[in-house]
Amino acid sequence: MEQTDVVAALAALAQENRLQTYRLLVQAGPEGMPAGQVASELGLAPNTLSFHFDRLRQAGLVTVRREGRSLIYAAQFDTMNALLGYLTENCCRGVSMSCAPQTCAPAARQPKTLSKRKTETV
Amino acid sequence: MEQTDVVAALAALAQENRLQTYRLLVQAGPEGMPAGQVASELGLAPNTLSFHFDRLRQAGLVTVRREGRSLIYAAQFDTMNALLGYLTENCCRGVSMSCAPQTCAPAARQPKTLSKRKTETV
DNA sequence: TCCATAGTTCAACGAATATCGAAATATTGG
DNA sequence: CCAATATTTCGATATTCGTTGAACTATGGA
Repeated sequence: MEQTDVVAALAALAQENRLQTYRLLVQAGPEGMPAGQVASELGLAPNTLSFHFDRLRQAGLVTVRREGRSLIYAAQFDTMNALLGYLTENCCRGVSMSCAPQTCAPAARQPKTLSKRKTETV
Repeated sequence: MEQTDVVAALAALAQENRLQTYRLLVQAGPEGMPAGQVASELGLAPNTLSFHFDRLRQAGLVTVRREGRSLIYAAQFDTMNALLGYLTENCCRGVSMSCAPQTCAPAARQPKTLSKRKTETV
């Protein structure tokens, strides 16, 4: 994942309504859910939501498909995976600190005697 | 981690210069590095960088301490951990899909015969 | 004390955001 | 074809953002 795409994805999620929207779509699963339902569940004006959907879509975080009159939006899990991958990679991997499953341990080494923390967890 | 804080952290990272800054600090480790060094490595004007540091600090992603004339900025790993935790939680946990270490599997089920997913993994 | 170094604060400005109301578009049912 | 539904597109607007230049503050050395 390019840094540009990472920034785009982060920006897309860095807004309350969009984060909630995305969260809702994640809960809805790969099936997704119609825009109107998202709008009513979050109490957003349809055009406002449309604006946010666009941002999420341009960031590759969601997809759309039409189903009758409704447009069904669904979370694109791959993108979130890639984003998490980038973040954890830059947080731990390739650096002098280990990284638990998704914990990304800081390897907080005090200057004192603690040389054996759970550094070995990985 | 509150949703507000998550949004703040995401917004803080959703900018090229800040993401690079943070990345640099992560590489520098808990020791951190002086503002000036970050500025010269990224080719940013000192006041511009100061602005970005503020954002990162307000989001709890970095800390500062003075050392002589220099202000040493360091990544606050806990916050990134919390952020990753929130994202993975909302991406996988509590939802009908399992989550590999930090992979956050989409549980990509084709519309065909799969009625028994790994839904029980959680 | 005076100066250089290291960063911050301030004011300004163009660009991007988020939201709103109104109008336009696509789809289905009668 | 017409009306209703579902959503998008189009201005307009107030707000926030990122950058810049200039001035200010703090620390250490001569």
